[in-house]
Amino acid sequence: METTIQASRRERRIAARKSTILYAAGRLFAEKGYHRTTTKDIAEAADVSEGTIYNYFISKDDLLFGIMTELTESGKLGEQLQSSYLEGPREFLLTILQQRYEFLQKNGDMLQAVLSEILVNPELRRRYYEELIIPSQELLEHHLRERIERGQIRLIDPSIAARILLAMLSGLFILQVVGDSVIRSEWETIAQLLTDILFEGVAPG
Amino acid sequence: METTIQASRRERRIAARKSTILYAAGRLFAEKGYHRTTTKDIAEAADVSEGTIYNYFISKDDLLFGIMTELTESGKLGEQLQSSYLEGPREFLLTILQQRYEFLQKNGDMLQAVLSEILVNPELRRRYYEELIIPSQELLEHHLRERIERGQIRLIDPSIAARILLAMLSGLFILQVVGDSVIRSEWETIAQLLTDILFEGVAPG
Amino acid sequence: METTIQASRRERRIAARKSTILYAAGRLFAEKGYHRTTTKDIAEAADVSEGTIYNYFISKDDLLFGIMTELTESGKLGEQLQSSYLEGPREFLLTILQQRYEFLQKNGDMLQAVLSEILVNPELRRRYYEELIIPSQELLEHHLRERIERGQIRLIDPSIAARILLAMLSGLFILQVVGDSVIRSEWETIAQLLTDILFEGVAPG
Amino acid sequence: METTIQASRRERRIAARKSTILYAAGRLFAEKGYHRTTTKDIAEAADVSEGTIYNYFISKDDLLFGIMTELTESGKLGEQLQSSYLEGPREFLLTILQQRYEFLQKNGDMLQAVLSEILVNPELRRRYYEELIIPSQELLEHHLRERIERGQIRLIDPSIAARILLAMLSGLFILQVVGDSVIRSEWETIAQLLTDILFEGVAPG
DNA sequence: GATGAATGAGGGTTCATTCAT
DNA sequence: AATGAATGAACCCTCATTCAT
Repeated sequence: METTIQASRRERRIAARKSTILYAAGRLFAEKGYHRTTTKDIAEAADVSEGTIYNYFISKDDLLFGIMTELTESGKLGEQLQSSYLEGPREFLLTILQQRYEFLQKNGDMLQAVLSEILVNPELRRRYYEELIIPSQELLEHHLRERIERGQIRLIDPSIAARILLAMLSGLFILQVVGDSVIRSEWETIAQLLTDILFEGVAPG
Repeated sequence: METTIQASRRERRIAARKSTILYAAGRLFAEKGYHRTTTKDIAEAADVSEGTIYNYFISKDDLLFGIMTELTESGKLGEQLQSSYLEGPREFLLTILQQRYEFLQKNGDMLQAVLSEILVNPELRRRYYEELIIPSQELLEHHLRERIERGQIRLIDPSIAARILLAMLSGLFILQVVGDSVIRSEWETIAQLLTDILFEGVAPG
Repeated sequence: METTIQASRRERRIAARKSTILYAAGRLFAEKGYHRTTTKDIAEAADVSEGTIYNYFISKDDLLFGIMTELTESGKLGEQLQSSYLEGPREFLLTILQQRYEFLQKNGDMLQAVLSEILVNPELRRRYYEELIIPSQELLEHHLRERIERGQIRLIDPSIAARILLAMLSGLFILQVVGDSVIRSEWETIAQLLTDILFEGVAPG
Repeated sequence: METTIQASRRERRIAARKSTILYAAGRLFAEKGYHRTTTKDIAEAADVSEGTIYNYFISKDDLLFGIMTELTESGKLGEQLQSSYLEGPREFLLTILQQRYEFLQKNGDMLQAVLSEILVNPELRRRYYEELIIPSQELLEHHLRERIERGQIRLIDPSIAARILLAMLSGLFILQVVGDSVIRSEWETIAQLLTDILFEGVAPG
């Protein structure tokens, strides 16, 4: 029994270490970029030796992919959205916006780090697209279609509309990363106005 | 006079060479990213020696800033927008979307390369924000305010609305870069639907 | 008594494990060379942990010396040669050649691996020379002197002649290792011709 | 004209540098082996920076191949042997032995360095065999066949005999490298006795 | 101004060895 | 005695930058 507990303690320590390294890397990548972060930096930030990194990841690239995976898993548009047709469509949109906001609060750094490389690394980009964008796109599209059928929103192309929505969310993130401080501080207002515009339009009267 | 002509000829030759190098660098940065492009690569692509690059740019980073400047200059939302209040607001939005599309057609690769670094290089980011984002934001905001005053669109916060519009444009670019092929192929449809939604909303009936 | 038996059982187990590790190392060294073989490779091949290797050998180098010793012990020109003066000298030479051939069949790989390091590691070289070359040289020299005294071969310097013989044997090994396939396939013919030449010479008539 | 001279001076300096690096590497490889020699060592020995090595050789391995090539070029059994049928066969053998001796005096270190790796690096081994062993073997074989036809030596299989000769030469080298000091100091005596034995045999009377 | 050989700091990665369990 | 995670020095190699020509 003693042994079992010890073993599991060890196992837990090991699992934790992998995670520690990954988060240290993520933080640094976001801070100064993948290429300007050295394995030495990561080792120091994670408080392990450089060699240890390679007991958990096969290469520096592998860390990036690891971060990718982490994002993928926690970054999907919540499945709960699927069973939320009972909410009105406005509430639905506000919920999505809120979810995104919280996700970015938590994973913004990592997303920023990965996004930088995605723009420039085809393999990473492919994975990002297939594992994050496509599922999100499909989820939204499906949801919109349903809402349209139920007459909760008017007849528009759900595939295009889903893209517009996703672009909106991505764009707000980019703008914020690039330096716009209003987006974060006025998120509530933005979410309200955005919902308002999308549902009512800006046409006068 | 002879001297003057020679000098100006020389100046032109020098300017041309500088440009050649910058474009070669831009092409390569877009292709494989800033960090994966070596000065040797650039020298070969521009058909000069590595040393020569340093006669025109003080560092590799300086090339990036040079590209930034190039983008800044051609990337501003056209000044003609300022004097286009006569157009209806829908036409105005469609014009912007069209302009953006054309700009991205031409400079998308470079923007992609620079954006990757922007996400991760504070100094570059600051310049990008100040030289491109803020002016665009202000232009749009000003324009919206004017339209609102003229009663062409209903009363909304022009500062937030401008951000939403910019986010929209940025987001569509990102989505396309990341792999969505529909955005390019269906640009017309997207522009139409987007305009439609923004003006009329998606609320049924 | 119980204890004694256990101890000896234990000793045997320990000796066996030491041997397992040594052979695993030998096999790998022969396959890809000393420096390209990692302690991890050896541990896997011997089905022990890396740490365990260090319970039996003080360092990776020590494994090489261990293999050296193994070779030294099984590689000596058979002692039986010493009491074989009754055979004719031709038979004697053929016997030596046959012995060498068999030895190389069995230990060629290890010899190859060790030889590679011998050429380049002074300490190993010294041991090889003192433990293998000198004894062989002396054995042969002594044997030749005896034969000469008995009038079975003509009067030649036995020290030099022994060296020539040893060089011959070493050279055939090297040539074979380096890629000559004939040496192995035609060993019988070579042994015959070599004996023939050494005893009768190649002068015509 | 000035320019031409300068250019050629530079070219000469460059060619010399490549050679300097190669010889420094060769010396060190022979001294402590390929794997124990670092590129830093080589740089220091050649009095250049580490980076400079890579302006002339694509990798550390490439240095080894460069040494190989050097040996190949200077290591071939002299072509003059081909037109030396007028000499008696004994003189011919002595000439070969003398040539080998001189070659090893000059290139022994490099040969030793390369040989160590050859034993353990298949690609290097293949090249060594094809570029050095086979040509030597064929040259000797051809020569022996000619001598046999002219009745200068008796009827023996020239292919096998050539191998025996080559083994002899290789073996003497190995023995010397491994620590036998007599071979070098008594080379004359050895050459004489070897010739004597090969032509007259050791059979008594 | 143009060249490209030379530089050397610094990069990612490996691996023999140690030691807590 | 056995384990294997942790270590960190050392490795080979790259590349932005310099400078003599």
